[in-house]
Amino acid sequence: MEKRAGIRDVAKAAGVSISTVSRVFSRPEIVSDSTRKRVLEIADKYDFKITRTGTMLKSGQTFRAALLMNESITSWFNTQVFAGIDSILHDKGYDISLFQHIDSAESRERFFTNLPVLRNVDMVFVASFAIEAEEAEQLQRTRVPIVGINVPESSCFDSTISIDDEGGMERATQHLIRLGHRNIVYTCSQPAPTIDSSIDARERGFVRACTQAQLTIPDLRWKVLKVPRGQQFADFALAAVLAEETFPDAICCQMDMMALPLVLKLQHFGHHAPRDYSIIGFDDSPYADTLGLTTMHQDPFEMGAMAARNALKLLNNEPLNEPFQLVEPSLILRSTDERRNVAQIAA
Amino acid sequence: MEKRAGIRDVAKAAGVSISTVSRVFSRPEIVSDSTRKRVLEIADKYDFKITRTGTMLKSGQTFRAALLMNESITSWFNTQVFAGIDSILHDKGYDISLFQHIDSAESRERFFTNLPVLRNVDMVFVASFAIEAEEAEQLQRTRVPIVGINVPESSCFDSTISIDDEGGMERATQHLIRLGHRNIVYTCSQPAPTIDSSIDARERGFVRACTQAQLTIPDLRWKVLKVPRGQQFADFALAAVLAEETFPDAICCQMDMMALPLVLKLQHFGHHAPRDYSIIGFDDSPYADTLGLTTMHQDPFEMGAMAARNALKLLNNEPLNEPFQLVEPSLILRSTDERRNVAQIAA
DNA sequence: TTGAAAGCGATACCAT
DNA sequence: ATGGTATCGCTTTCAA
Repeated sequence: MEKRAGIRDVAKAAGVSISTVSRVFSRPEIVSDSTRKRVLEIADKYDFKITRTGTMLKSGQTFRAALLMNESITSWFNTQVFAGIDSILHDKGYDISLFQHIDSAESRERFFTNLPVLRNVDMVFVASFAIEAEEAEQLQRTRVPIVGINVPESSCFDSTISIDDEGGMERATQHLIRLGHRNIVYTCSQPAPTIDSSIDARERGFVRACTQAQLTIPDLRWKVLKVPRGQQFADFALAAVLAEETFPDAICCQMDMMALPLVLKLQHFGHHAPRDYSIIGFDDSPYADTLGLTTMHQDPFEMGAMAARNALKLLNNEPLNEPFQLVEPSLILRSTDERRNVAQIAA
Repeated sequence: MEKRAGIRDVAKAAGVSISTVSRVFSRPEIVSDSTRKRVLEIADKYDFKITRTGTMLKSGQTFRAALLMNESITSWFNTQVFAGIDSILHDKGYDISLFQHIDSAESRERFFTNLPVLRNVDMVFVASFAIEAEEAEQLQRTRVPIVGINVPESSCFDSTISIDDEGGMERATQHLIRLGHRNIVYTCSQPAPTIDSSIDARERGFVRACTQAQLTIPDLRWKVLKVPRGQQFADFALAAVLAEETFPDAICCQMDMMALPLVLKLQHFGHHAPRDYSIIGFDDSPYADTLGLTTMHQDPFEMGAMAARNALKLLNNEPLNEPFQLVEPSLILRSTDERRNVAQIAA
């Protein structure tokens, strides 16, 4: 009773060959009812189940998928992406091999030179960070499908699912302008050493909307407030906004996690949204709803699921309808934005 | 160039045996410098790396850990536990095989009868849900270390790391009572079909503190408000609180995710904390800090890490200092609680 | 319907 | 220091 029973122990006990035991589990329909029943009984008695290891070996597949991410899985976006991928892959027998914090120069270097995923995974997902040409080349040496989620264009992906960060933030900004705001501030954190593509794209969207609008609205004032990354980025943003000579009549936020603390903390300084200013976020992350934050909605869970479905198709050499997809975030109007009347604008 | 190079291709190309190639990767120090260098060069040229599959087969280990959880990984607690376990196991070469939503009767049944983890993982983690005797027995058939995180006592675990939910909530409640509150309401959601041990334990803690205090404070009034589970449990709690004949002077919350929306939404109904009532949460989850919520702090990331360290030791047959650990949550005083003066209490 | 045997990738023992 | 070989658990032809 010491050692766990193996396939041959079961075969012997059931008086059949290991081939038959194998078949009982992999293709039960081609085994006679009586044999199958007997084998299953014995197997159960011995706590025997087919191991995936043998199958992996034989098939050459690992039933593992690598997920590379900037920062930690604990962020809202990353968790959702993970859960979305898992929602598709789990039932197909795949595990997700997680590689977090591919963000510092060292961790990147280490990852891409060691390339621990080489010959160890069946597919690679890259979430939310840009990849450099040389790294892309390294990654392609894995010779498995590589699917990007919220990544900038790059030749190394077989498929990408991205939201239109730039267009989305442009529309968010246009919304504020259309509401009559004329002194808009964009708060964002500095990008990570490894370029987080979303951060840059969103800023570009804001700038584009503003420069464009300025052609017809000359008195439009706008400004980008960039604060250091890290735990306290929201507090830094708060300080930066309060330090402005005239308090803005609208704040456009890189993400909800910045917008939500801002809304709450600005109250303590007498600035109430939407009474005193409008504010819009990006993501529609937890509590945005509770707080009534107007924001651009995106669904990273679904994006992860889409990525996984594409990877699976690529694995089977099936054609992809749309290998490179750009998803549009949608404006969710809630209660932190309000139209300015002419008097206020003039004031 | 079609097929990927295997270990024997590399061996042949380098003019050595496969044993040598294997040694170059597993114990490079016992291979001569010149051979090692040559093999590595060839390996790199062929994009060859040692596969974990072969190693698994040989060693009998799977380098996979199962993580069973109630509900979804996207909840704060579950994500933190996952990240904590991964922080220890990742570098040791383990992947986490996630089994979410072991909560409905059917999904439980399916999981425990199929027992997909049998012979497929090296260790099992159970996060935050109670297990029945029969299920425990099933689980033990895996014959691998089973470590529980926030689980009620049960014979089936080789180790458990739990927070003292009951004691923690008792102290939270005592805090409110000591502050002078005399009309306390406890808001919580109904437990899942699969018993979420924390929910029950916390309620017990509240009830115990109240019944105990009532011995010396006869005019203490308290009540448990139980609302349906699901997405809108916070809204249900809000409605339940507002439906009380006299608005409570203190609210004790099962978790921050209930307390935070409550604090925010009660404002719209003219009830401000701590001016009109005190409120205390449990967890110290995201935004508790931002909102200044007084709460009981726990650290599920660290608990996951502890669980993983214990599992690793068990795997190596090392003794555990403290196999069954009870962690105390700590009271974090912020700004949603306030002492009532005698006048107020009398009113 | 079932069995025998080869082979997948890596390791470790035993030789050399 | 290196090579040959058995072995791990399973799948899959090919035969019976």
